[in-house]
Amino acid sequence: MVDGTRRVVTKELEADAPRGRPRDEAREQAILDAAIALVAEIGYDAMSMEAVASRAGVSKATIYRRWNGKAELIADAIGRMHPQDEFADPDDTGSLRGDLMALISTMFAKISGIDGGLFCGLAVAMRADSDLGRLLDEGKRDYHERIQRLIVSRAQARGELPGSAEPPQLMDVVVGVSLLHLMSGRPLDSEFADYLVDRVLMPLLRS
Amino acid sequence: MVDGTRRVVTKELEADAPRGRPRDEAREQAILDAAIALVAEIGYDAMSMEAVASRAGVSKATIYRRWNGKAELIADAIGRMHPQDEFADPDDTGSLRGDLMALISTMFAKISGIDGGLFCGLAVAMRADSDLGRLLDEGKRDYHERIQRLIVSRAQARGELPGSAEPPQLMDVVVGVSLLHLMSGRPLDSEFADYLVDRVLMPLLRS
Amino acid sequence: MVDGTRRVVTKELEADAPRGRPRDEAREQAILDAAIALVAEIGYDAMSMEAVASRAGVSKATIYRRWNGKAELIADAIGRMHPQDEFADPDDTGSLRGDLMALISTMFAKISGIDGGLFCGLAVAMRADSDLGRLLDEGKRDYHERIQRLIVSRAQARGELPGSAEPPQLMDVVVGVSLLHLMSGRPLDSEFADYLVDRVLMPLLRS
Amino acid sequence: MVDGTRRVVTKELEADAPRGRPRDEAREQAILDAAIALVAEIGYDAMSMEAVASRAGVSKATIYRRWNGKAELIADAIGRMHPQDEFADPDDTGSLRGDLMALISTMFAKISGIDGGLFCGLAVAMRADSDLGRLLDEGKRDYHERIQRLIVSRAQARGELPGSAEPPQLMDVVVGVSLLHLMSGRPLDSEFADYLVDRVLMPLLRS
DNA sequence: TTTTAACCGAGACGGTACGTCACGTCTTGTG
DNA sequence: CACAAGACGTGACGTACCGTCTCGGTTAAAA
Repeated sequence: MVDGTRRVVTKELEADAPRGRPRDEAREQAILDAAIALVAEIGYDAMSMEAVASRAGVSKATIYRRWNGKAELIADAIGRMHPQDEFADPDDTGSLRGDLMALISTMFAKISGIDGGLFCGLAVAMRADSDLGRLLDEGKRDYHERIQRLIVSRAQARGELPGSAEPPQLMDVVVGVSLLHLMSGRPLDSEFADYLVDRVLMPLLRS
Repeated sequence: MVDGTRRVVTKELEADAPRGRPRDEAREQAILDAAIALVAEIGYDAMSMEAVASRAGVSKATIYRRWNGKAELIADAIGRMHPQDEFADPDDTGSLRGDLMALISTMFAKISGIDGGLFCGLAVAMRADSDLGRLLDEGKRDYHERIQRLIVSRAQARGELPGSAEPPQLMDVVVGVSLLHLMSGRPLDSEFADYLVDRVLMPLLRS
Repeated sequence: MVDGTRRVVTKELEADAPRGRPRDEAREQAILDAAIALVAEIGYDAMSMEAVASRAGVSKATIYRRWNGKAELIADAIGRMHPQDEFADPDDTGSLRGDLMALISTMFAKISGIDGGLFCGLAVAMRADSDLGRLLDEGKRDYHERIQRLIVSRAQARGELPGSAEPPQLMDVVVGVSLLHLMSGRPLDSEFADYLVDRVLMPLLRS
Repeated sequence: MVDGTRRVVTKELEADAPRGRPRDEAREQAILDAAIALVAEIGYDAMSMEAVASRAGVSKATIYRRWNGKAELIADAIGRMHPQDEFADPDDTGSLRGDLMALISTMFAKISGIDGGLFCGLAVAMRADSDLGRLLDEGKRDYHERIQRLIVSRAQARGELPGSAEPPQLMDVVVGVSLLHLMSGRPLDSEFADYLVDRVLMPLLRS
């Protein structure tokens, strides 16, 4: 997904000599954009394929030529969705706690954006495309590990952590607990961020 | 939910003098059971109200007399779902690590049962009934805290933990990280259980 | 068809005890009327089921609950169509030729009404419902024979025909030749009526 | 149609200097053959242009370069359809009745071939191309008149008919009545042939 | 020989209608 | 009144075909 390899779900011919009129790649993106926008706005099952087609300025047939159905379209759309700034390295705030808080703020903003419909759409789409979860995961895993190493090594350089620190996957903990928090109807506010940093992340790093 | 208080979503008449034929409470449970079973089997949107009615041996009108729609029915059904043995206290295995592993095994079994359709149904139902998450949460929260205190005090009695230990909500961490793990398409196997206990829970407790 | 026996194509349950909400017969007739009108106006394949539903003030599902598709609906609609005055006996004009001309005028008016779309729809519908032709035929056959006997006996009473006259099915000849005439793009005018009476019908009666 | 004049419906450029690659006439015939075959097999509206293209080994564009649409293609195809032996003179069987029976047998074979789909296609095509009926007619009319004159003169030479016989268009009667017979779901069998000859044609000739 | 313009196969495209299905409501008859 | 059965309006589904278009490639006459 991150590299050039296309998603599996997309119907592809992969003919050696591409005959006939080629598909318009711009339309593909327009459809994906429209799908993401609609799911985020009104939710997965309130979103109709006609609405996607209409917003993308495309005919329904053009959608079904590329994807086999609603769930598959959403699966692909979410799978290919990547805020462009996601993979940037975070700034050095000068302290471990500051770095962690900055990281969590970014994460909260992103998860909050995936509120409601989109998360629900993701859950449904996962049923139809069991590879989705894996693909979603693979794209982020490398980035998450890099961020974690960066923050840890900065803290070690500052003397805040011992050189032997070997913490678990912190990002998994952050995202998992935050998701659960959200599902319980509680807000991703600064109080929760403090709790996460001081009672979970710091102890794990210092263990 | 646990005690006699009915869910809010359920249409209630609460007439002073209940005239006419009274509602058959047995049918109510049959509908809820059928709904849970179907969502678990084929997923939220593949489940039709007709199918629920048919499996419950009930007419559609009888369902709509009690709930306002599909999402609300599922929300209520999931909300009322409680494996009978859930609130039992875990046995003392003789060591902190053993207690944690036993706890996680139980949790994994439960989460694995909520695979696919049911989890997806839950996500969708949450959209329609924002109280669902809170209700789901409240029921478990007390139990989770009691379990955690029990395990910690046993460990303190054994001398495995200092008396001052004041860990965060461990169960939230376990459930959250496990859910994320599952969504990434990875299995809840013993390797993951070891990772969770040795790299996350133990460090948090010992911090 | 003429008596109470219903058409075969209509989906029927014929349950002993009709349970559930009964079908609204008024809707059935409204659908048939709308279908006939639309086929006559714009032709068989320009007619859409949505248009029929809309004009009949009915939903598409209500149509498909009764008929299996477009062709079957049209087949049934045409099969049940019967101008109420069709089976009236013609007046006595005082001469055989006058009677024949009057008969042919009536016939021409009817066939002209079945112009274009309706005839075309009939042809298509016949493919889907091979009983249609037979049903259409049976309803008219008795009437046609009665008319013919009436006109012949009047002529015999006047002395215009010998008592031994035993002509073939004149109406079949009239309708068949007229249809062909119409298909060749020629009009059903008085010249053609004269030709039919003087060169075909009278010779056949006098033979 | 019979002579070299092309059908009107065919798109023609008639450019002064036809530059570029000329059209492949063989493809034209392949398309017409495929169209006729498909209409006869599965009927007008079950026949798709894609199927015609596929069977003719031709692309859709090649069809639309020559005709403006489905109805026009069918109109042209039927208009150009001419069993090669059609315009041959029938053999002398030695008697008027024998000649008529032979003629009717030939006609029945031809009409039976036009069963179902083709007739239905013809009806639909006529709607789109009102000239079709006229063209179909003109081609046959001369031949029909020649046949009739031939059979009558043979009978007169044999003394079976008086020299003054001046019958109406017998072929119209035969075709019209047979078509109606067919539409009523009755077979074109020998019994019907006898009826036609003895009760309709012979009386008309002898009148 | 090169240019040029039309033909050709393939198939993407916007549209429109198809026939199906489920939702949630309403209307019967029965208990 | 509750209840079973099932008709009903609504609206989305996914499919199929129409007639148009845009590619790359071909073919024969014109230059």
